[in-house]
Amino acid sequence: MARSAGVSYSTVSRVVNDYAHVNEGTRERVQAAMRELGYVAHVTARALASGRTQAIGLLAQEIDNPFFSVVIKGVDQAVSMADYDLLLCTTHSRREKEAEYVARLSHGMVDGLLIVLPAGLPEYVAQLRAEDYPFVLIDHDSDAPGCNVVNAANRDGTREGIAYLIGLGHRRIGFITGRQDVGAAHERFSGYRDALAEAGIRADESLVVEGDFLEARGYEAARELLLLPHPPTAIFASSDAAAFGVLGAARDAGSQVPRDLSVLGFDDIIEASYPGAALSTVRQPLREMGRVAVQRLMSLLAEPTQPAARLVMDTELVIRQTTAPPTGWAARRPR
Amino acid sequence: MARSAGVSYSTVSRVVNDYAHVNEGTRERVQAAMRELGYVAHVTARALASGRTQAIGLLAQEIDNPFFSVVIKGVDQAVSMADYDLLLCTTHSRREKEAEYVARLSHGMVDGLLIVLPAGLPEYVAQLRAEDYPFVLIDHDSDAPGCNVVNAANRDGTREGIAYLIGLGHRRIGFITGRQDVGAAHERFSGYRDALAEAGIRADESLVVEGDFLEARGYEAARELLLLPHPPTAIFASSDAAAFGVLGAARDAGSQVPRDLSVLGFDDIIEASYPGAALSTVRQPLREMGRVAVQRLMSLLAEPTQPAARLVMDTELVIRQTTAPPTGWAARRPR
DNA sequence: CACATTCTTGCAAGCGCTTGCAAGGACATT
DNA sequence: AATGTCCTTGCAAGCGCTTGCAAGAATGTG
Repeated sequence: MARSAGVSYSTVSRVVNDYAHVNEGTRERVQAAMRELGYVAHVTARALASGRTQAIGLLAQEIDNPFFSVVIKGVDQAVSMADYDLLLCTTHSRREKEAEYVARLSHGMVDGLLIVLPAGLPEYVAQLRAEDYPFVLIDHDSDAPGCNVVNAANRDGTREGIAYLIGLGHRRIGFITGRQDVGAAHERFSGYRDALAEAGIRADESLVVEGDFLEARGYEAARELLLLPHPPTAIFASSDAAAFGVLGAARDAGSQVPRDLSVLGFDDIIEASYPGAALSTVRQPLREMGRVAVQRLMSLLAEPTQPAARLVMDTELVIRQTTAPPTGWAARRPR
Repeated sequence: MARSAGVSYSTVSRVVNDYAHVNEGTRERVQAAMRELGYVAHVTARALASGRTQAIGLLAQEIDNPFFSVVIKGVDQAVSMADYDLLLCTTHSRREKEAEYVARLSHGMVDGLLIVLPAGLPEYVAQLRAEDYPFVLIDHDSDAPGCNVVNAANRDGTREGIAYLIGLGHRRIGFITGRQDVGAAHERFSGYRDALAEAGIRADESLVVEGDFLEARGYEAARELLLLPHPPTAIFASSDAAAFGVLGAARDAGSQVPRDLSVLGFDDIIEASYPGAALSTVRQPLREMGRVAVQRLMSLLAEPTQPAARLVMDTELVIRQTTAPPTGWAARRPR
């Protein structure tokens, strides 16, 4: 190798790794030789010897879903800032793949792990914790004792959104849930109940319809709600995608949004801000969540045994053009 | 390790790697022990010893840009099908990062490389080729002798698009170019000239405005065109994003699309299909390009010295609602 | 039954780099 | 001038796995 600089292998290694206690002259000689020979350290060998790969793994279900892609974007940025590489693994929603990847990745492939919306957590969390392997969960809303978690304030955000609708004058507010196996879905529902309770509105079970975060189901659910004998004046969908489904159902049912029906989503995916949609929604800071998760992971990498923390990021109510006071409200309201 | 099965390390390795010449009984014993002990091979060590990492690297400029993200999606799918891992590196458009990543990745980090829209190719291509390192370029439209390339039929696709506009009756067709440092931009421009020439229409230089694929510049360019003494009746933008800029400029200038102005884009990003936009465009099969590139890479992995090939994927003209015959055309045309 | 073949399996030499240890040299201190 | 310190640098032992080689076991052949 670069022992054409007339030094031993160890010294080259020390130069490459920027060790102290290397003579300035030697260092320069080695660097010159490296440049000349175009020497590039063998990443794998280095990883094996040092035990560190300088890479972190990101485990997600999909890459193109607008939810994941924004989180990934944030992660990517932060990882590259920190001078790490990113190994991206997608499970394509195949639950069993998750534990498999975790095992592989945590065994010398990457130094730490970021898991977005874990689906098979119980299968491997004990192992990871026992080894003090650094990992951070993103958007995990179930209980996971001793895990570092980053998520949005699903409950508070939803509560704020519903409270806003109530403030506009709505009393019958439909709720389309998210996928039941996702913790965030439950949190959002709790936020809905909380807001109703705080306003002293009796919860009407017929106004709650199960959804799955997707547009198609959102459409169906909205149809059901709109066909009710006493339909809601506003509908909250647990995701923007579902909210788009609601918008479609409203259009097809001939109700004008927001005149006849207010629609509020959750997420603030990029499409929500397009002029054609202008969806009012509860913004979840996905990119920041990715970034923060990386920061947390970096901190764990430096100090693996620190106590676990749960980071809850504030949401933001984004009011666009799909929400308004219910018809007749202004008239009815004394002022 | 799993020598609790009473066999040597080599045998374990042979079982893990599915070698022939392992006694069935031994194999089962080892597998049982592995399961029991939860043995997971150390990826890095294995890579160092075998020289193969079972991972491929994907180098792109960004991840969230709709162009890249779709390609990445295709790559991701194909890679996971092939049972490889994906190491994703983003240069964030910092040109010098590219060669750096290539060097690192090709030195033991991954078995092969996919480079989307290479920007600093000359800096490392010689090295890669000298080492017979397997790599495939995606959307590289300049000449790169001896390189495996996958891209869209930028020239033919554009020609077809322009020919379609001509067929509608347009004679003055504006053209907004892409970024000049991207080969595809030149190809698309050539397609434009070809189509005009074939139809016997004299090229009018004032109808060609430089753009950069982005929406903002598309808006500006369209303004320029619309302010011309004899403005075009149709504008082709070298990307959908730019086409959206054109749409905006048309709106602000009070011209109705497609009545007063036809707009044709290139790419068919997801936004183009949204009802609010309904942009006519030349579809580039980005996902398929990603997939095909992986297949090609896998083939190179198996046989690194095979002759290089250039795969040109057909585009498809997608007609939505931003293109129509120019006003007065039907009247003027005898029928 | 002796010998040739084919299976199985262990041995040990790496893969290319990191790093603890110790030795040699330079410099400072008394 | 002798001794103590601190700098530098090389040595060599790994990191955990793969794999060519060869030996021993099992099976086949005449």
